[in-house]
Amino acid sequence: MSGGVEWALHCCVVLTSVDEPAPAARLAQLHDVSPSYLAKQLQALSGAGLIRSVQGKAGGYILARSPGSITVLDVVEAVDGPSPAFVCTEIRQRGPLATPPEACTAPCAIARTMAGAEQAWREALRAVSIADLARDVGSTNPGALAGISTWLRQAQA
Amino acid sequence: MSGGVEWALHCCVVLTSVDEPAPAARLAQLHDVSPSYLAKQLQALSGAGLIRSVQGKAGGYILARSPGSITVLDVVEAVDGPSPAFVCTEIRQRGPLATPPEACTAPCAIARTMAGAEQAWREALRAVSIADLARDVGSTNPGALAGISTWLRQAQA
DNA sequence: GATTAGATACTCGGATAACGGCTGTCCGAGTATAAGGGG
DNA sequence: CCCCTTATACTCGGACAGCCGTTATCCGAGTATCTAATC
Repeated sequence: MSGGVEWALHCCVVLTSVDEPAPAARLAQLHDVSPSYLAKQLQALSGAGLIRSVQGKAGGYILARSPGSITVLDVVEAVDGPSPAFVCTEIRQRGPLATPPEACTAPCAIARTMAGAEQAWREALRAVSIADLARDVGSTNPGALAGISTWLRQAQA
Repeated sequence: MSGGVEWALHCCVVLTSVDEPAPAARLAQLHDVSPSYLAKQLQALSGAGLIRSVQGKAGGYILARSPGSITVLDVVEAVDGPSPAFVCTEIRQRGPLATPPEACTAPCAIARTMAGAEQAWREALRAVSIADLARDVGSTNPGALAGISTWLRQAQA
């Protein structure tokens, strides 16, 4: 899995508590990560329609939808790509004892098992929204999001 | 995910129906895949204790345990490695507004969500055994495993 | 015919290159802002 | 005092290298089998 997923999720949580656009460079120095690379992830999120980019001098990124309607799965798929990790090569149709194509209407047992597991993984990620994450952060570390919100609108040191 | 997982699973299903050791080269040409690379995957399975290697002229690989006691998760972890796909970098402890370490006793909400999803994925794979896969293949394509078994002990064309 | 020594051929095992994708970086296009001059 | 033009500085967006993991491959160590000679 791409490591940028973690950055993207944290940025989405931060964007939950700000109303003004937050620049990518500011988010980068907040998390102490590479600004250019974080920009790439934010571009992916913007392309997926999860966040909206505002250009100009006071521009930046804001959430495109309600935090409760953005799931963790949305972010993961936007950054890592929607294609599943396991892809069946249909090797049962290859080799000297290949099974005839007319007997391969349904996916094989291995492909079904893998697909089911990924489906369970996907459902678990779909069940959690960005709002849930923000609520949890606010409960374990009260005032953190508010402090970040005020820090974001301050001029850099 | 590593593509060799599919090969390893198919090989395990094939090994279910043979009592004599099956050489890696024979399994490779049965599935029409690279012999050398398949050997690597089988080595991983052997190192994990799932299959047992028999050396010598009539050597090869056989299942080390009962097919019902080998889960798909065992094979996936043996080939792909046991380390989870998502690793928390603890970026909440970095940057100008880093949360103090004494407040980071428990994993953050993001890490917990990801861990929960991977746990669900893992449980789904643990619920299916190699015996289940073989039974399914035998029902959808009767006689296939028996044919493979006889073909494996024949001399190569 | 049984036994034993040897040669053989086949097996796995680990060490070694080539490719693709993730990681990291850069500069150009575009725009809201701010300043400044004029009415 | 208000408005318009201009310059500015800041933003995103896509195009460009570097590194690590997966893919693919090879040859050497080791052993059960087969052969053949001997008793």
